[in-house]
This record gives sequence, structure tokens and C-alpha cells, in this order.
Amino acid sequence: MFSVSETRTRRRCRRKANGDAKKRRLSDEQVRFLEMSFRDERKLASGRKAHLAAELGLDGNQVAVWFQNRRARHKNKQLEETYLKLKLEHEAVVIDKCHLENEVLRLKEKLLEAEEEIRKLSWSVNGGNLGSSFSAVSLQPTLGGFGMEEEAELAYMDEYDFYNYTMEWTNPYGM
DNA sequence: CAGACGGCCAGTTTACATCA
DNA sequence: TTGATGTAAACTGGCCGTCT
Repeated sequence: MFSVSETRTRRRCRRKANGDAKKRRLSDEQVRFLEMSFRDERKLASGRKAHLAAELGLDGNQVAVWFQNRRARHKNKQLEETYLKLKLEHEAVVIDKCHLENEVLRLKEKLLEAEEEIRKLSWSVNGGNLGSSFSAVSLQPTLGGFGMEEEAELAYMDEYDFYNYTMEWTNPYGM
């Protein structure tokens, strides 16, 4: 009775005993042949392994190990490519975000200017009395439409509150 | 069902090639 | 010539499926 690990060790000792060859680099020709075979199919059926081994004068295990390592290299390369692709996409998104933030700043400035303009007009018409009709009626459509509750809320707002309120509506995340 | 075995994978070690 | 470094070949242990 042997543990899994012991069984494996015995198997490998048997394998190792077959030959005590030193580690040698495969020749260019052998590698070229293996690469061609790898392009055909990434995994080795046992018949193919024996055929390749005979063809190249290698041990079947060497062929198996080469394919294992080759699959690992292939996987690493693919991961690297995926990483680079995602990195480029991320950079593009960051630039896009930056543009959008600038656009938000620009629009905020425009909004302030518009409010200033409205206030001036209001002064000239009402003598400085900014009535509830201004905010609730004149800007309502551009803010996407308010319900009854919001309209009631708007009626009691001063300018500062109104500004904050509209910013909440147009920019709920405070960008 | 248990055990042997082979294949695969991820991680590691080892031998060799290259370069400063 | 030598030590550092990179890389390919080989090894290890774990897991899984198949066979007997």
C-alpha cells in the first residue's frame, strides 16, 4: 500500500532510471519541428507523442515536457497581451473621464453665468424681489421636469439653495 | 470501491547561454 | 575569465479521469 506521493515517486524513479542523460538544449531543427506540431495542436495524443519522439530522436517524456512548457509559455504570452490590451483601454477611459470632468466644470460655469444673468433681469423687473415664479417656472423644463413635491420645495428656496438643488439634480455624484 | 497509472497544471529547480 | 541574468528543460506535488 503506497500513498499517492510515494507511488508517483516510484514511477519517477523508474522513469529516471531509464537514462541518466544530462540536460541538453534541443537542436534548432528539433524545436522547429515541435513548434510546427504545436501549431497544429496544443495537446499531445499518445500516438503523436511517440511519433514525434521517434522522428526527432527524443524520449517520449522529453516531448511531453516540451509540450507542457510550451503551453505554459503560450499562456503567459496571452496573459501579457491581455494585460497590455486592458491597460490601453484603461488609459483611454481615464482620458475620457478627464474630458468629461472638464466638461462638467465648463457647464457649471455657464450655469453660474446664467443665474447671474437671471438675477440681474429679476432686479430690473421686480426691484430685487426674486419671486417663486422664477425658479419653478422658468427653469423647470431644462431640469427634466419636477413633480408637485419638488415644485413646492422650490417655492421656498433662496438663490443659494436653488443653486445647490440644481447641482444635485444635474450632478448627483458631486463630480 | 480501492489502488495504480497517466496526463495536465502551476510552481520550482537546474543547466546552460549570453553579456557586461 | 567571471559573476549576473534570462531562459529552456526537467522536476515536483496536487488533482482528475480511466482502467482493472
